[in-house]
Parts: sequence; structure tokens; C-alpha cells
Amino acid sequence: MTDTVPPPAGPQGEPAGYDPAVVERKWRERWAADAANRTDIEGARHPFYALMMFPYPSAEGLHVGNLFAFTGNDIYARFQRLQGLDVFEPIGFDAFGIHSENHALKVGVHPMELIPANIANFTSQLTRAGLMLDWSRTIDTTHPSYYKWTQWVFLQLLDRGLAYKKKAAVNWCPNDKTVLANEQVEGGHCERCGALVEQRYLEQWFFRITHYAERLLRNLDTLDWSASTRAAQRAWIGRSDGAELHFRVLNSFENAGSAAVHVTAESPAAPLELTVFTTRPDTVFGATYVVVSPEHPLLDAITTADQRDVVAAYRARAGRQDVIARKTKKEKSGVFTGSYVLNPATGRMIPVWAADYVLMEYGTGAIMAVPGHDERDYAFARKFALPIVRVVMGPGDSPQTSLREAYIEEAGGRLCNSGEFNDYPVDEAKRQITAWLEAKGLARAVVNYRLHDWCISRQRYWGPPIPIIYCDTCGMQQVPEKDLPVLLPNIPDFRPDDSGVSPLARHAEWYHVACPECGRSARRETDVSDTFLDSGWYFLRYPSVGRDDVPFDAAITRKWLPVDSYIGGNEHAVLHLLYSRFLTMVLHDAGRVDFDEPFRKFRAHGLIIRDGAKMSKSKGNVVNPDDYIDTWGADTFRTYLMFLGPFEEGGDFRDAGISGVKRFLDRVYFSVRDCRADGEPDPDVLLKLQQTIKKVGEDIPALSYNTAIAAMMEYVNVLRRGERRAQRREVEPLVQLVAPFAPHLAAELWQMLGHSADVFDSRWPAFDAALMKRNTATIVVQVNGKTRGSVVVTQGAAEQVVTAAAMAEPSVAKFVTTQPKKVIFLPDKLLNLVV
RNA sequence: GCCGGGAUGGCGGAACUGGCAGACGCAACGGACUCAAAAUCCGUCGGGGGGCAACCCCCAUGAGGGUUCGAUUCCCUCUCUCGGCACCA
Repeated sequence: MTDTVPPPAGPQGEPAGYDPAVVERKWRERWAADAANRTDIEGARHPFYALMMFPYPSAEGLHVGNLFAFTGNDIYARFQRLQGLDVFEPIGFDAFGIHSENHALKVGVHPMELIPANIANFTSQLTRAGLMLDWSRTIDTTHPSYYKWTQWVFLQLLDRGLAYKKKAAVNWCPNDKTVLANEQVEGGHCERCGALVEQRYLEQWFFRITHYAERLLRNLDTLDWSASTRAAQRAWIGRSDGAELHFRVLNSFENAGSAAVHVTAESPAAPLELTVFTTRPDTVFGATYVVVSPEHPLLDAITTADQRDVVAAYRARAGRQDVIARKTKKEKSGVFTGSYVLNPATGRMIPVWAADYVLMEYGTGAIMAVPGHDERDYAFARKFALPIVRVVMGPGDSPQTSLREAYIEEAGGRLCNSGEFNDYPVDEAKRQITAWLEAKGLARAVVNYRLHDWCISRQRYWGPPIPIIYCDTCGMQQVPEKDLPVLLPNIPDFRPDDSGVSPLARHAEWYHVACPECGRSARRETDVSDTFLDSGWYFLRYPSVGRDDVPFDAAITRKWLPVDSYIGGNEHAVLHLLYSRFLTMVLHDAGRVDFDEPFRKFRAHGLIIRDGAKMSKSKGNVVNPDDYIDTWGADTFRTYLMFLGPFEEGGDFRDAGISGVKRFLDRVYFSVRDCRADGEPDPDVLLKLQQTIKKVGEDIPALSYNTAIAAMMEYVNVLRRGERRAQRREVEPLVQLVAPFAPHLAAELWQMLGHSADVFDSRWPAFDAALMKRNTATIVVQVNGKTRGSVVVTQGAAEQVVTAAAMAEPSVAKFVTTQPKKVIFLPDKLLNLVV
């Protein structure tokens, strides 16, 4: 939609306020000519790295959400520059990936043509947005000078044993014809195209992020990050404290007495054990059966001959069903394996079932079922008529109180039907029972994480080739660093097929290569890496852009990193932000960087919606920033975006509101243009100015941009009350306050005030505490907590004085007919008379 | 289901550490200027009631309870809503 409200027009169609088109072009050109936004990386004395998440250069162009985030970052960056810091605000493009490739396939243009065009378009859009970007150090993740080092990062992990290949059940998107990371699957569907994800077994490259699970979790407490982002990471890592318990499988002789069970041909002679993971070892006396996942490796071995057919059928069914059905259905299913195990606590025989509600990926792929105290086990036990035993009593329960549903509450619970542990509180029992079984070699305290290793290979074209060569003689070989980058060949047919192999495999001259070890004919790895690997280290590259001999220069990195401030969307709370942290830890442990957390401070910005609804092409409510910048100017658009709600919450974009912001900037413009240099400032105006400087200076670092703008508006209202002409001293600091929000206008006004240097090379005004001191205080007077008036007294007036003054006010006195029972007095602030 | 965030005028939103609820902006209305309009400037603007009037009183921050001299703010219960996770043992 392009139904933007036209700017107010003057008598002959001229704009009524200042003309942003003229002002902004002037300063855009001047800043470009002076390289004003170029950071002196080597010479900087007070480095400040203000990073924002780099965009994916889509064909649609810059989204208003991008601009909202970038502007928020830019204001903070410009503010820091006005504090005298050497600010580095870089920009780049995250241009590899399925998203780009799918778009290229759709429009029938090769990504190697498409991406540069998109980047050019983004660049021109960004140039007009008034961002303080250092264009001398940009990144394009698809450029060989960048992905050379992405491949290098891969080899760093390989060297440290943190990259490995394994055949794994992976998420396969039948539409995109590729493997997806767990993180790219949402509720069983491909997060990109929405197709139902299938399971396939393929050779894949993984990064061992699980080795860093505890550190990734623990460090979260030390980071200055948005609480919601930390919570999301914590949940994603999913630490569970519990125990592994061993259940011995009864052999055929032991089983023979109880049921018609035979040792199967494959059964080993040694006694088998089923190991389960539980977070509730305290409930082991209530474990009345054991369940293994249909994919459990011991399932065959423990299945008895007479159950073989049903188990096989069940497993086949479970393997066939799609992921969504498996993970979302609540209806329990399962089959008896025919075998029994010994409950390590009670020593009793309990049956082993196979059921798909137990997942092979988590824990040991087997659970002890405690139907009395777990909802899923309860449902299963009810369905298959398995025994349910109460082993935890809530307050008021007895050991015989019947269970109509699983009792899962832990707090206040005490054990029952648990032998020598009866009456133990749950917490205590967890420890004691684990220790007791541990002593008998039947248990081990363990910690489990939900985090899985990161699958980084993609059977696609548009990504950095994984730098590996397979030689029949020498085996798997790394591409030596001197041979990097492994260039992605420009092939016309990059369409993925159903083979499970990347399209690169069809490109023979690229695929066949000499073995770096023996020189004989060998084959390249044809998978490319995940885009999240590209974006997992880009912040390390920015300050060192231009250095072709190293991924990042040691001295520069020491000086500029970790990043001082990072701003981005919370949609990357777990993927990008977790991978970046992981890679930084790896590089730290490899001695490549001296910090192990990349982002000291991270703030998640909110989402911009339009007229109460999410913006989308189908709704036709997408805001095109270009139209608004054309109509209103970048300064007004920026300020409006920041004014429409709290930055960390986002806001509702409405065309109607933007004129108020233009009006405000016009008022600033006229105040400065018409100010007098000779007269004396008004003390009340000066006081308000001091308060405003203080407020704006506090609000910007807190990213409370909407209230900072409101404070400046208030000041301008005071400044221009009536048709008053402002004094120069009243407006000069205002120009600096406005500068982070409306940089072009501020630069123009600063020059108008006679400054030859750029406003961004000036120093933020200091507020004068002395000027803010008043010798009187306005005290709120309440009676029984209800405000009944206020009195003006001298600063620091005593309670008696204030009370007397208050009682002299008729509006107060009429509510105080008797002696107050109690008086609450806060000096210079409040008096509350309780009667 | 679990974990977060939120609910304040016609609308977007403000309110420090518990201390004058509704800053600032939009929309609306009235006025000045104008032949007229636009722009600009001045004013009104949560609801109800009282007063000729300056003004005065009561109610009000999703609902209900509680703590407190005093609650948008803290506690409990509930409703709705947005986001994340979801058979994770």
C-alpha cells in the first residue's frame, strides 16, 4: 500500500515546514565526501562496536522492520559518538541460504546474478536512511573473500574434534528437498515453506554444540541480555538433573517360570540391562513397567519370539509416520515386548513395552514408567491396564488415597510405599535413593540436555562448500588452508533433486579433484554449510575486513571485541545467538580470541505491526520505507518509528501519527532559525532544558526512545509557548539532543548556528545540576492517602512547617477536622495526614 | 499443558524505588488569523454528579480479593491476549 498522507502544503504548494529532501541530500553527500562515518579502526582510542543483525538481502527490498531495528541501533551509536567514543557501526549482507536459492529458482535467475542486484538495491535504500554506517567495511557472506574464512571456521572445529559426520535420522523437507536443522522445524513443519517434514537417514555433518551445553547455560547469567532472550536459550538448552537407573532384563530361564518366553536367537548370553533416564528417581518404587522407544537398539534383543511380529509391525508403523503425528498426538499406543526387567528398588518383575511416546533422541531412549506420578505414564497405564502405585503423598493424602490422575506435584510431597524411604520429602528422596542405588551399581546421577548437536550440512547449492575431499587411498582429507576458498562453481542447473545429494555432485569438473595428500583422483564433499555458520562469526570479521591473510586480525580483535552493543530480533534468540556464542567459545578454546562471549549486551527489539495486524504481502499492509522517506524525509520517518512505541516492544504503524513528528521537527527548525543571539535566556526555559538534557541522556542508553522524543517535544512546547522567540543558548543544546534521531536536520541547524565542525563531532551537552536546583519545593498534601492539594515551601522545610502550611489550605483543612492520628512526611515531596 | 511478556481515555502510549493516573503525540471539538481554505497559534478533550461562577465532590489503570497512611506499581485468585517451548521422562 502506498496511500501515504502527503506532506502539508503551503500556499503555492510549497512545504509548510523545512524541506527534508534538500537538507538530507546535502548532508548525505557531504558525509559521503568527507567519509564522516568511516571509523579509524587502528587509531581509535575509545572503541565502541555498535552491531545490528545484518539483513538477508531479499528481492522485496528493505523492510520497515529492518529499518526500525537499524534506526534503534543507529540512535544508540550516534549517541555514543556524541559522548566522544570511536563508534563503529558496520553493515553487511547475509546472502547465502535456502531462502535466496528458493527465490532464485522461483524467478528463474541465478543467485549469482540475483544477489548482487539485491545488495545494490539494499545499499541504495540504506544510504537514504540516515544511518551512520561505515561502508568501507561491509560483508557479503557469498563473496569468496568471506566464505573462505567460513570454511576455515569449519576446519577449526574439525581440528578440535568438534565437527563429525554421522548417518542420522534427519529432518527432510520434501518440498525444499533438503535436510533441516531441528531449529528449522516448527511443529513438524518446515519453517520456510510449511511442508510436512519427513525422517530420512543420511550422512550429515554435525557440530558438537552439546559439549558446550553447560557452559552455554552457565554463562547466560553473566550476560547483559534481554530477559526473554536468555529465557529462550535456557529453555532450548533444557538442562534436566536426574539419574540413569539400570533395569536388568530377566533371561529366558527366569522368564520361563512366569510366561511362555524363549531366548531369541540373537539374545546374548550375558544379562542385558535397560538403562533409563529419569528426573524423578524418588518415584522408582512406583515404576510398574519400562518403556523403550521403537528405535531402541536393544528392542530386538529383548523381544520374545511370540511378540516378534507385533513389535516389528509396531516399529514399522512408528517409523513410517510423519514427525508431526508422532510428536503431537496425545493418544498413547504401544506393544508389549514379552520381556520383563527387575525394578532395582523393589526387586520385582515388571514388563517392558515399546511405545512411540518415548523418543530415542532424548535421554537413553528408555524410561521407567511411574503412572502414579507422570501424566503420560498414567494415560498409558490406564489404556493398557498396567498397575498404578502411589509412592508420593501430597498433604492430606494417605498411602492408600486413590489416584484419579497422576500426582505430579513435588513440593510438600512425602514418599510412601517406598520401603525404607517412606516419609522422606521428595527432594531428600531424590538424593538418597540415587545414592542408595548408586552404591549397588544400579544408578548414576546424570545431567541431560535437550540441546542436540548442530547439523550443518545442506544438500543444496547456495552455500559455502564444505572443504573436505574424499580419497580412496587416504580417506577423508581437509582442504589445506592454502587452497581455501573452495569456490562455489557457477553452474546453471542448481536445482536440488530427490537424491539426497547436493546439485554440486552433478558438476563433474568441480566434483573430481586431486587428493591433497597423494595427488590421486579424489572427490569433493558436495554438501554446503548452513547459513547459520555464515552468520555465526560475521561480527569477528567486520573490523578486519580488508585483511585477506587472516579471518580476523589479532590486535584489531583484541581492541574491538567483544561487541559492545548488539541489537536484533528475538526470532534469533536461540539459533543465531546460540551458534554465535558456541563458535566464539570454540575459537576461544582454540586460542584464537581472548573472550568466550561475543556480545556483552544484547537487546531484542519489538515488532512493528500495521493497523493492529502483522505486516504481510497477502494483507497488503506492508510499509515500504522508500515511499515514506520520499514523502516525509528520513529524519521524520526515523523519529516517527522510534516514537510509536517502546523500542523493545515494537508498535503499531499508523500513517496518521507521522505528521505530528514532522510538526515537531519543523518547530525545532523554526526555533533555531529564528532564535536571537543577543537576549538573556528565560530561567524557566533553562530549567526545563536542564531537565530535558538529563532525561534524554538517560533514556537513550535505556533504549527508551519514545519517552526521549516526548521529553524533547515538551521542551519545544515550553520554548515556543505563545509565539515566543527562543534564545540561542536555549536551542543550541536542543540541536545536539535531536541529532541522534534526526541527524540531517541537526547537522543543518548546527551549521546554521555558525559551527564549522559537524554536530557529531561535538560533545553531548552536560546538564548543570546547579541550574536544576530550586529553592522551593512543591509538596503534595494527602489526607488519608487522597490528594487534597499541594503547598510550596522552601527546600528542606521541616514537617511542622509543612503541616502548618497545609492546614492553611482550605482544600486540605476541610478534610481535617480533628487532630491527625498519624502523619507521613517525605521531605520536599509528600505529606499525608491520617485522620 | 509449561515458561515468559502484556491488558491504562476514541487511538498509540507515559508514570522514578509504592506517593498528584492519563506526560507526549494522533484524532476530535471550540477559538484567533484569513474573503475562504491550508498552514500556524491559543484553548478543551476518562466517566458521572453538583454549582450562576471561580470551582467542588464521587468513580476510574482487564475482573475479584489482600497488604499499606497511600497500589497502575507488591501478594493471591481469575479472564483475555501476544510470544516461546511442547509426549524432553
